[in-house]
Amino acid sequence: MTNKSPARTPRITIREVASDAGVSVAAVSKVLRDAYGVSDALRAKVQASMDKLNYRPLASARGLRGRTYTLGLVFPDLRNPFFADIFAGVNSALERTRYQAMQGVSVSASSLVEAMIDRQMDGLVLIGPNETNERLNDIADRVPLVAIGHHDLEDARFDTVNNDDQLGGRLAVRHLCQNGHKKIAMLSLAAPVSTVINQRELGYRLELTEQGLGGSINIVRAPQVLREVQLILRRLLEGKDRPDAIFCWTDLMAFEAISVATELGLSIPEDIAIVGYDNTVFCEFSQNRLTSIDQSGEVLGLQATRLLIERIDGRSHSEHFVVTPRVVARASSAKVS
Amino acid sequence: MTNKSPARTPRITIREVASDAGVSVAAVSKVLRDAYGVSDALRAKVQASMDKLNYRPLASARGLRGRTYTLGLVFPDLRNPFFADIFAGVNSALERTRYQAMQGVSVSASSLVEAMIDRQMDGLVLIGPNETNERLNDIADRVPLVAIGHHDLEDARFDTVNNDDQLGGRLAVRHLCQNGHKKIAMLSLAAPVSTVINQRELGYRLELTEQGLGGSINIVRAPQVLREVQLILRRLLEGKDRPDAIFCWTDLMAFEAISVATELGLSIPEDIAIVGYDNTVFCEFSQNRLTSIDQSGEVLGLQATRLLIERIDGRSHSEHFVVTPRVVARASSAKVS
DNA sequence: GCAAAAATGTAGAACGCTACACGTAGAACA
DNA sequence: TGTTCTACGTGTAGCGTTCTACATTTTTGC
Repeated sequence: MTNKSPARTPRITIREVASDAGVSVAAVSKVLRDAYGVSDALRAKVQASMDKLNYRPLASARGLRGRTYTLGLVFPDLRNPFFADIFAGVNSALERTRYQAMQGVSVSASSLVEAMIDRQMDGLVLIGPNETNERLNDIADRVPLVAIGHHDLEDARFDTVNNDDQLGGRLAVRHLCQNGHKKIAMLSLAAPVSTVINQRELGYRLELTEQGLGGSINIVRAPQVLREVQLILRRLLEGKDRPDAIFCWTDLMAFEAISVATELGLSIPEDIAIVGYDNTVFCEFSQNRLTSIDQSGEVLGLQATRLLIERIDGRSHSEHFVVTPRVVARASSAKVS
Repeated sequence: MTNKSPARTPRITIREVASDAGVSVAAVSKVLRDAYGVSDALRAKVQASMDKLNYRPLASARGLRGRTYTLGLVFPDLRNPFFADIFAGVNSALERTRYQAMQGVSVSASSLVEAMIDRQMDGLVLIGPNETNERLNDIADRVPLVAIGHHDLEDARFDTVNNDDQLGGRLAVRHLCQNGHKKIAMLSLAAPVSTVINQRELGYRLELTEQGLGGSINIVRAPQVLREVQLILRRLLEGKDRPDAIFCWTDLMAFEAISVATELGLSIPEDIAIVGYDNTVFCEFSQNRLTSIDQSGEVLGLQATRLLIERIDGRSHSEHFVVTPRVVARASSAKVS
């Protein structure tokens, strides 16, 4: 059946390079890996042949013995532009290395992670993983691992890179309080309990309490589904005890909040102030003007990659990097007199 | 140096499965590939051992002889939520297959494509590639290839999946005309000339001419950079000969247009109507209410994947799939009396 | 000028699979 | 009964690298 497709141009192999350069295969391999014991003369000769023949080592073959020089990134979804920031950071960290990043997308990292391990990724970066430490440790036992957005550090055999989500929650609330808001609700995530969300909720709670507004704590949770979020927001905004501000766990939700509020004829920030999280590019648009907590996705991506490569290179103790979030104030939460 | 990280749990190999099941390695391999010549009894025995040992074939090793069951997707960027739709289509096509998709992101596909070929992807889907047919054919000679968003079919040795971008451009203009707009500008892409953009521009031109408005053809081109787009939009909207509608080559640009127009105190659609392309989720939000041309990203992704797998399975003639776009009308281009 | 050490290069055995080439046994056919 | 098929298993040679030994040459130290 499935006859091999027509005459694919065959690849140049290390053997051909070796023979062209008049050296052994081992020598070429050494040059490739800049291993010890190569004279400048030999290196030059081999380089010349590689360039001439346009040789590229085959990752599968390398993987069978050593590294594939491939890192796997696991994103929970592709719709949130925040992940583009993280990705930019990863790329800039990879710039002068021989590593390449390959992405996968999956809400439940599980099967994708296995697929990546099957494909000999040298290391994995999991972004916002909904996994227990036990499960993550299990993965970390098989491949170098860094998690971005995971706050349970107990007994972690992997690295983490986080922004201080609790502080982020606090900052959002503090900012809203400073601008005169008293009834601050939080729109949080329902379905998969994540340590990130927990921390943001905790920050929200603590700050509200410290501001003497502990009585008005009001967390509503919605799944990621557009329709559901709309419904819940509508209920929140139409209820008789309407809040005067909403802190949304991500910009995407905040945009939805703006949408629903606008639709209900409420004006922002006079009737309802809104604060998001991530400070994505869309916040800047005049139709949104969304105040947001910036967690420097680019830094997160960069640091995660740095840590991962360190791990691949042999570090065995865990490191945990934390970024301090900051408020980027825009009209959606401006002071109302 | 770089001592191998601490005691990674070693992988189960085909040999161990074979010995556990009491059969030859070749037999296990046959089961794995459901090759010809396996009795039900043997298959069952092997399956049992594989399950028991939790065996997973190593893609690198497979790749050295046969397939890796990995498809590579190349996205031009990650910020545009439209690509999430395409991805959803790819995933649904992959559902009941043994293939896995890995994504990469790169404006100039070139080096990423090489990296993917190095990594033995069984086939590639290039989304909105900025490459000549010559270059694409060169790739296609080395790996099964499908391009999404590429209109030059001449002598193409790869498959393509497109929406009819020329019709899309026509539809946008026709819709605006029907709603009473006369001076319709088009915001197009500057830097990388792409066949997609060309077609949309052509559709814009042709339709405008047919509507008897050929004299008002006005195409302004901006690069993908946010700042530049703003500048150019501002110039367009502040000029003395302001258009009464803008057709933007992608929703993202349209959102920017909404932003700039709003900032300038113009109201939409009264002062300026706006139409986008892609019909991304954000169009629906009340702060945007953006009329957009829907090109069914999900269908594009699904068909591309289907074609790619056919190619991998041996088809050697090219196929070209076309989706018909449609207008999704919203407030941003409503009729003004 | 000589031994020891350092530098440079090579052979060749893996790595975990696939797939070709066979071997064997029972069924079908004449 | 002998011959030819067909179905089912197995042995094993690679695939393109890496990397450990080891051999050879050059440099260093005195």
